[in-house]
Amino acid sequence: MLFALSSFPIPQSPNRNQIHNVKPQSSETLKIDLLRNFNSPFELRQVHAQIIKTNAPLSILPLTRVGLVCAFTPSFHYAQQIFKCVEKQKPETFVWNSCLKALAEGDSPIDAIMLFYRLRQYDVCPDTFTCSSVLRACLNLLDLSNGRILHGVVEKVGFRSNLYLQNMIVHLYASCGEMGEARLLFEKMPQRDVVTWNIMIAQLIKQGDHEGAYDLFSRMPERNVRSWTSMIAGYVQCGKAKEAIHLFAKMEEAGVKCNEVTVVAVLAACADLGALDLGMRIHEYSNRHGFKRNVRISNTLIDMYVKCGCLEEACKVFEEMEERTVVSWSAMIGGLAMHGRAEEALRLFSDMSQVGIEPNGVTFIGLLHACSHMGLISEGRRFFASMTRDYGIIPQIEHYGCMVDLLSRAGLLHEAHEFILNMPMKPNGVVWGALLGACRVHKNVEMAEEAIKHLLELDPLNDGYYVVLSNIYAEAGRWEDTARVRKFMKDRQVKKTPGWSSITVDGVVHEFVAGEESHPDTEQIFQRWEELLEEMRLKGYVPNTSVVLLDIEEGEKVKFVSRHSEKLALVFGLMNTPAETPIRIMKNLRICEDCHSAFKLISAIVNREIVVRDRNRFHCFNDNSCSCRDYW
DNA sequence: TTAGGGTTAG
Repeated sequence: MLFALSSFPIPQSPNRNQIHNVKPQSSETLKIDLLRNFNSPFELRQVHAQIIKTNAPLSILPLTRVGLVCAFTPSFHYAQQIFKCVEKQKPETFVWNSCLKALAEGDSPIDAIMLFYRLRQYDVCPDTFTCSSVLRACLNLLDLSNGRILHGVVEKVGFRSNLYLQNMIVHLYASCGEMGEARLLFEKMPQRDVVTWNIMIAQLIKQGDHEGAYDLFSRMPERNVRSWTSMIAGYVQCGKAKEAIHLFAKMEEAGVKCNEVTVVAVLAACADLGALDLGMRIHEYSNRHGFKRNVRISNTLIDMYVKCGCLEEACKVFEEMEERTVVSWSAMIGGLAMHGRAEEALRLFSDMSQVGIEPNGVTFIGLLHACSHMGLISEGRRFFASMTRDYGIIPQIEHYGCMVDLLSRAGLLHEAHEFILNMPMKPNGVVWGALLGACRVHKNVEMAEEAIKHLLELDPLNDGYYVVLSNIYAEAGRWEDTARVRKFMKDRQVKKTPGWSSITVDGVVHEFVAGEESHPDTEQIFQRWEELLEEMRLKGYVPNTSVVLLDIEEGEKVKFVSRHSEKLALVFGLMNTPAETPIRIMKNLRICEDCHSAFKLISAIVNREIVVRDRNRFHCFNDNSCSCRDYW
């Protein structure tokens, strides 16, 4: 370490007294501390002087700090000289690599790229680790132009056979959207490992090519837990929860143990499908394998229980968590909102604020949903104003959608319309759709026509809008207009999505489609329905046929509503599950008014809790009332 | 000191 300190450019500090403040050190630990705590090349000079005095070798960690502080200053060369004196093998590259890694994985990946060019300028020889860190920086920045240069360096320096680097390069091209080039490299690779395949699978999924991903998945020579998890998570992300669960079953068959990430992915699939049985099994597995403290798992568990209609279980998971993030709070607030428990959602928000967790945009979506589902207009307005004023969160289109829903559902259709016209962004189908839906509840044909005018431009093939409009006309007795809508749909080949409901009995999912008689137990279901109907009539039930949008005879309409999918699922559930257990039904569309009033009565007649998850929210029927308090 | 998969809104 004997070289002249003064021979390298060191910026001069005005405060020379600082030198005297550095006390002589004797131990290695103290030296490391000295290097860790300096903040400028000038202080480095003082510290370095102390180190020379104590004359012992330095370790890498504090030297990284030297590199980071000097990297972009005239002291670069000075730092180089220090590095050359400390390790036996390739000392300099080693320390710079450590700096590159810190920069690439930290907040300033661009500095890693800059430093790389500086190193080239000063003739520092790159090794595989250098390339790896700079590629990581390019990947984090999705910077393909520098990535291509790095790719060239890797080829030129002769690291072509390095599988790690090749994998990163494939990853980089794929992440930057150059799937063709990634594919070409993948095909030409002299050797591939499980990571190579996993990268390709994950990237194909991200680009939406699930078939391509599955093709590779089925062709890969060996699969590990990450391969399975990538594929399962990929299916979940693109809304193919059934395929995800199916693959998970195959994974179990193959004897591959799941890890925390798999658990999250499978739980998310259960949440989507409302698959409570499997969700509970995974929950037990997770606890058995010591994953209980994993916050992401707990967050997904909350969401799973919420979406499977088990709000109490969700609360339990939430309460047992040792550490909660904004996601945990938001999931719970959103869950309470979905179940119509607005007061509790709002109370939870105040608890959250008290423990010092800052809300985010999603938290406010939950809060606005809570207000909207329960008609808390002034609270909703307050939250909307507060999100920007108190938390600096700019409302997104989803928040505007919630506000339109809140106002229009409460009957303030004109205010909602004004609100839409004054939005700072172009309203989307969700926003106009919320207004349209409320027009049906409040029987406002003119406003519905205004909404549909915009919806036809935005999303002309969405059958749901036409169905609502047609219903609005039907309820107003405007059958000619109803017929016109139906013809319009026919001409454009838009078909109404059939309503279906599902119920799980003994682990088997039974699906019922409105009006269909495909289930083997159809006969018995109809028979049991007739018996129930007798009891319901005694309690004042009259079928509400206004929900039938066809211009047919009353008797036919009654038959129509009695064949709604949720009714078939409910009767099947009553026939095949033990008394007093809750019945959980899922529906792809919104529950209709007739089923809603029927279910309230049935819950009292059979003395059972009936939980229905529809497209929008949960309805929990108990003793002739619903958790939505008929506001939906 | 280097590579791949994860949570809340819909």
